[in-house]
Parts: sequence; C-alpha cells; structure tokens
Amino acid sequence: MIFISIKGCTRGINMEAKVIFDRFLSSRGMRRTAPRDKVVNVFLKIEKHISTQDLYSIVHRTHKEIGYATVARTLKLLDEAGLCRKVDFGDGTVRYEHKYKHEHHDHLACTGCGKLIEIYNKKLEKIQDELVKKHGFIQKSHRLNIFGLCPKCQKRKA
Amino acid sequence: MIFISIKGCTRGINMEAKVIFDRFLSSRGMRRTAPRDKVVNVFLKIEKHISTQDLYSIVHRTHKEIGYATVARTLKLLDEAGLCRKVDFGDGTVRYEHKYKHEHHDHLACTGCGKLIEIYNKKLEKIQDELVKKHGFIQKSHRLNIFGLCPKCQKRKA
DNA sequence: GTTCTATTGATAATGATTATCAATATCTAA
DNA sequence: TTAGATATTGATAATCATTATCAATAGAAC
Ligand SMILES: [Mn+2]
Ligand SMILES: [Mn+2]
Ligand SMILES: [Zn+2]
Ligand SMILES: [Zn+2]
Repeated sequence: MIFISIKGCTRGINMEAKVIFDRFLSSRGMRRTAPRDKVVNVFLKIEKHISTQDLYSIVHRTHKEIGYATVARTLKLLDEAGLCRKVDFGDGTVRYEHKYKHEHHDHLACTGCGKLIEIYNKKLEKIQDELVKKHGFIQKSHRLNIFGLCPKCQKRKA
Repeated sequence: MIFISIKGCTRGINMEAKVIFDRFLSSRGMRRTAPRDKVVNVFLKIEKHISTQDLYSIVHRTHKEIGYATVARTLKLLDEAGLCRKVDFGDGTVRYEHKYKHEHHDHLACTGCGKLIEIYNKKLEKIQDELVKKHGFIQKSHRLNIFGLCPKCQKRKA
C-alpha cells in the first residue's frame, strides 16, 4: 500500500531546511557529509509520506554508492532535527513526512486505494488538549488516523 | 513497556461472549476445540491491553501443551468475531483489548511508565465524523492515541 | 469404525528495524 | 601539511513480531 498525499506544497524552503539541518549536526558535534547531504536533498524534494525503503530506492537510482543504513540513519536525524515527522498507519511500515513549515495535521486514509487526505480541525485539537489536561498529563504528541473508503473506492465496490 | 488499563470492568459477561464466539465458529464452519476454548477463557478473564506474547505466557502457565501459534490464531478469531479490538501504540507490538460490551474509546498513554487511560468524548467523535463526511469517505475505523507524561512521571522527572 | 477435513504446535519464513564492525572520510592540532 | 583522533559509512548480521508451512492429531459425519 502506497499512501499518496493529496496536498502539494512549496519547495523553495528546502534551503532553509538544509541550514537548519546543518546547524543541528553542528550542535551535536556531527559532521556534514556527502552521503547525508544527498539523502537530505532527495528527501526534501519529495512531498510524500515515504518509507525508509521507498526513500532508499529513490536515492539508489542516482546514488548507487549510498547504503540503506545511511538512508535510515539520516531519516532518524531529520526526525530528531524536527524536519520530518514519523507517521504510522499501522501496516507495519513507518513513513516520514515533511515537518518544516508544515502545519500539524492528522490523516484520513482510504483502505481501498491508499489515498491519503490531511485533515485538521481546531476544535478537535482543543478537545484533545482538554482531555489531556483533565487527567493531569502533559501532552508530548498525538496521532489520529481515520480509515475508510474514498468515493472512488465506494463506487468500485458497489 | 506494559500498558495497563486504569479502568476495571465486570466479568459476568464472559459466558455471553463465549456463546457469541461459538456461534461465530459455527457460522464459519469451524470447530470448537479444547485449545481454543482455553485461550478464550484466559483472554476473557484478563481486562488488559495484552500482546500475543503476553497472552501466550499466561496461557502457558496453566496449559503447557498450547503453542504460540494457537494463541495468535485465536486472538485473530476473537478479533474477527468482534470480541476484541486491536490497539497499536506504535511500539512495534500490537495489543488486544476486550470489545464485547465495551464502549468505543481512545487512549491517553504515559510514555514514562506506560500508564493507560481510556478516554472518550462525544464531541470529538462527532467532529471526526464530520471530517470524514466532508471528504465523501465512509469511515471504517479510527485510532486516536495521545502520548504524554502522567502526573507521577512529571514529578519523577522534575 | 472409517473417512474426510479442520486444527494443532513446532518450526521456518518474512519483513522492517536496529546493531555491528572494519574500512574510510573528516576534523583538529601541531 | 601531516598525524592522530574521531565520526561516518555500507555491508551484513541480529532482532523481533508476525505470518506461513506442514506433518501429526483430533473432530465430525456417516
Ligand atoms: Mn501528512
Ligand atoms: Mn482500551
Ligand atoms: Zn480509495
Ligand atoms: Zn507515567
């Protein structure tokens, strides 16, 4: 199952993201290297919910020398740098999406074709906050996935 | 990480659940067998969010002859019979909770100690329904997990 | 009881993720 | 510029939950 995002997004911000990533590496005493740079470049150009394997395949097309481990490690770093976010639709494969200059959202996924719609509702978020507060918790994150059938898949199965 | 439920629940309904399970087996042309029966009995007595491995360990204490595969298969059947529900907190292990005579709820989980609180809010559910409808989808299921620190863990880390 | 079929449990296969490690690249300080 | 210290890399192995396989067994129908 491939989860395709329905929304596009600008890409002029890639340079900004790379500056942030470099600063993040420095702050950790880590080095800016060619393999990392290439993986980051490819990731930032892809506006999708992408798995490690997916990204590795794409990177591999143009950079045969880069290994799977490096791709996986770089995604982890991007996550820690706040530039991407893990998304998990419970199918056994974690995906990553852009986070820099992307507002928080949840997901509505079609179980028929994998179509993915990014949803957001202020009231919904507020109710969550209230529930968390009510139990004295401090929220770290949340994840709302709604699964269903998109209009096309409804017709297809009818 | 063990996720412990905070709510207790009655257990006089186990007999009803077993009747439903038997009918489910019949409707599928499947047989009621001793191993299945034992696994179901143990599961129904445990009011927790439990993994296959967890349940296998518990079953194994009193029924050394029952294998892991049978436990896993029986949980799958219970799920299909509508008697349990998969829950996934994204830690790589799927858990199961009772579903029969249990209202739908979402989860607030402490990332510090694993404490689990079952939450429900009618408005929140309604907003979700509206979002689904707005995009022309037919909802099959949804999953909301909120992660945070419980009051105790907040103190511990302060 | 006989026959057919479902079930079982041990074990292997799978697949995503994470760990290991020798070779290589980069940085720092002389 | 160079040598030594350290970080990084990529191939590969290990891990771990889940799923598949299959010969042996048990249940149902007659
Ligand atoms: Mn998204
Ligand atoms: Mn629950
Ligand atoms: Zn669809
Ligand atoms: Zn806690």
